[in-house]
Amino acid sequence: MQSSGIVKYMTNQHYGQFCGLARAAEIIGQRWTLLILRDLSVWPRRYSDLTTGLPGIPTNTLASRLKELEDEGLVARTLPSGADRSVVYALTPRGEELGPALDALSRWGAGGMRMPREGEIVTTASITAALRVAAGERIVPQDWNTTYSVHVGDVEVHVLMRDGTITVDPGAAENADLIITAGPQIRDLLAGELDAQTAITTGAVHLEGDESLFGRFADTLRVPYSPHVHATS
Amino acid sequence: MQSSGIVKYMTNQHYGQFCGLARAAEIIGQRWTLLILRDLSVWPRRYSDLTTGLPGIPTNTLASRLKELEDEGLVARTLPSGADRSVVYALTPRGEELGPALDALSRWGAGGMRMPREGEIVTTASITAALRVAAGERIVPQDWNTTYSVHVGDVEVHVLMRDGTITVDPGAAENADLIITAGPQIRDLLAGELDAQTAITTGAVHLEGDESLFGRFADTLRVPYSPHVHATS
DNA sequence: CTGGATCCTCAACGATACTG
DNA sequence: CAGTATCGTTGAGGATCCAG
Repeated sequence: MQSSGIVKYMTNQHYGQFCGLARAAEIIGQRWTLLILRDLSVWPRRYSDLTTGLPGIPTNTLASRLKELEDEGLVARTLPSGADRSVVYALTPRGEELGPALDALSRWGAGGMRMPREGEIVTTASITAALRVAAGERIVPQDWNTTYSVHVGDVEVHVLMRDGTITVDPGAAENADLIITAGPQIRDLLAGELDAQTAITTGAVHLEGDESLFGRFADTLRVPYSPHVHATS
Repeated sequence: MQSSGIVKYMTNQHYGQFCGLARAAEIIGQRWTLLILRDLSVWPRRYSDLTTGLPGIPTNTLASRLKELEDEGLVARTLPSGADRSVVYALTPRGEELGPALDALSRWGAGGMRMPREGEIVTTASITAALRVAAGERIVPQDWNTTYSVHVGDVEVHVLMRDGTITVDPGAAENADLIITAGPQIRDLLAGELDAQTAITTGAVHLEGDESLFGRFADTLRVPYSPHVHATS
């Protein structure tokens, strides 16, 4: 069958199976692709934002991946327009549809993750994505009107509870009701392996502001980690 | 080897981020790993089963992946025992927990898949996995007691509706009520883009047995493909 | 400064042969 | 059957360079 070069595919490798998972693997199995998609899922980014948000990615690899993702229809390139002439990359609807799969992978990966390995860092996109997964589609009481500022390392994101919904976005909050400063142990809190009281008393988190608001933060932002075992018999 | 000696890399490459998705990507981003896990999720397999079920995989790659997956705790190796001295690989509970993520990726990949590319084949594991995803956790009426035999190419799987649940397994069925023979268009049927009547009249499927049972097959085995668009504003 | 392209090196992957 | 061994190929990593 490999009679040398009838079809020479450009960069992607194929598995030769007519299978949804195989097709997905051909795209997201490329090195760095999942993390690029995660960064773009948080908010649209420029090329240089991606290089700084993905420390260690070679510039040629990033360029290749963006081109491939554009060809696959997952990412759209917004050409320079008007005053700001920066190229902006954003997910297309087809790219957004990967959301549930990325969330499921995040949950699974977080389930096997306790302490950071040496040299591992937290990025704005990673903590934003993690908190969004933890918030899920959860509904909260309508009268909760709270702004949290969350600091992990030198990264800052904010969590808003408004009109019954939760939103998580990168960057500083205006007039936070409670500032939460934590280290990697925030993962244990989200995983439900560390309760709010213990987190405070052990110093895993440091609070500044209305500390009574921490309980609902810890109770609401939870990774819904359900083992989901296939019944085989 | 690495005389620079800052960090030791065994085989896996790391992204250097304390992030669930990054951890997941380090494992399932390896070439062939997702398909190996899919095959094992269908049922435990021997080494040679995997080589035949994954046409094109280099034997050394398969050996490496199995070793890595064993080290990561996703796959367990059952050593030769008693009469049958074959090594059997199976998913561990931790490996099974990847199920929802694999399903989500399958759905997404299937959503962008219409016709097979040249040379793409259907394997027993791929069609079994696809039908299981299509069945989901769906409940059917208790009084449905039906056995389907599904043929796609030279692959045969069977679908049982019993006691309100649906099970899909590889291989031949005993006393099938309906034998369904189809080509790749079965994907359109599962995706809901081809209704039962049209599938029959256009010859996309060929039925043998109680044809009245085909309607419930087409209605029940559906890929629950929900776009799930993130509200960004 | 942004947004890449180019060049080189080496580890990972792929194909085939071979072995306990 | 269940893998190693060997060797060629390819893609990723890293540094630098270049055009707008």
